Amino acid sequence: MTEYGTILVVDDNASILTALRYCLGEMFARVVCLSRPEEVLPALQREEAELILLDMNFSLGINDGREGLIWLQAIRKQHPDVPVVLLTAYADVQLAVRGLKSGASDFITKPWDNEDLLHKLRDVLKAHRRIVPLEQMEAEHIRRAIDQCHGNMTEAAKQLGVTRQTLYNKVKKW
Amino acid sequence: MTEYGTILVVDDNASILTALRYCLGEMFARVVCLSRPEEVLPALQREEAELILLDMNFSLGINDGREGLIWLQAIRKQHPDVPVVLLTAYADVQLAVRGLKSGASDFITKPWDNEDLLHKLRDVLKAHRRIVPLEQMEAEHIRRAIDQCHGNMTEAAKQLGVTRQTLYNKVKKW
DNA sequence: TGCAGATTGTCTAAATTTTATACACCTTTG
DNA sequence: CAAAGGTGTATAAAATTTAGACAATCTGCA
Repeated sequence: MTEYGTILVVDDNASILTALRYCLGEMFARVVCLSRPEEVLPALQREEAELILLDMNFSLGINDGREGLIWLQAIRKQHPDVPVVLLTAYADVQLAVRGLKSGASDFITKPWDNEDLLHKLRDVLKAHRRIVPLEQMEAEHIRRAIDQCHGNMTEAAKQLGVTRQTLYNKVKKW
Repeated sequence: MTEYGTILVVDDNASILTALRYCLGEMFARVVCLSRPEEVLPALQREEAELILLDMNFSLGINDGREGLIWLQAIRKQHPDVPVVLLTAYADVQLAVRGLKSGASDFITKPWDNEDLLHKLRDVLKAHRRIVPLEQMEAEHIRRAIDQCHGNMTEAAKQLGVTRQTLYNKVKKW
């Protein structure tokens, strides 16, 4: 049943951590629960976490989620390769938009549905796991660049930092 | 004052189109207003749009935004390089999350504040305009891959579709 | 503990790609 | 119209990638 390794769960409410530990245990071999967000970065030093589930409000009386955003950014700066899923009770559209634009992989509201939560985490991990071959990544990037230069190859090559000739070479391949 | 070229605005409410045309005129040389989403794809054939501002509800009585998501996906499939900003009165967190995960560049709620709207559109265009040099893009991708393979170079090379030697070469450069 | 299999660094030589530079020919655009 | 800029193509030299190989670790597991 445990398809994945370690997940880091951060929430200041002990009952919620208990509930999540129970639910996530189905999917992850190891569920590391933290009640204080300051512990996340140290924990990431020790643990090979595959995913972080992060609550957004920690200071009592402040529910605007700003704290969660700050921690999210700190985590992503140090560990851009670990997907972070946000989880919050005081959700609003603004916050969700800012969370996702700051690099969260999903945004889930409390109360959550266990099945739904697991399903979404699976989606995140699936999307995150795939490594795109270098050549494909390159091709997509080049297409975008040429498109953005409205087909001007000379300009696109300059922006991409390669010779025009090289750009022709690469484009000719497909 | 007009810093940008053409914006495509899609909303079935004529008064809203008028208001947006007035506001966006400051920033765009050309504001193309469409009242029916079916017109978007044809319009993109003729126009060199830099940005699309898309309402999410068109069928009277249906306000769940699903229609907007479908049009968003259709647009992004045909024109992955034109940023789309969603604009809706019936916003909820779920919808915002789905919109952004489907590739929207931002998600704005009605009623909007003109200054704020222009500011957000500027941000989107700024972020979207920059073409990352091929080498930098490659380096970031390779870092991610190696990280995701937990430092196993042999595996990372295989996933990336290059020789292990090549991977060593590229990594040595930085 | 010890071994089989996987991984790492490093090396060759051949094949391929990139670069700088150049040239004639089109398109814009003032 | 003329200048400026873009295209398509070419050459030779420089750099990179590839396949293949090797001994030296490292790792999982019986």
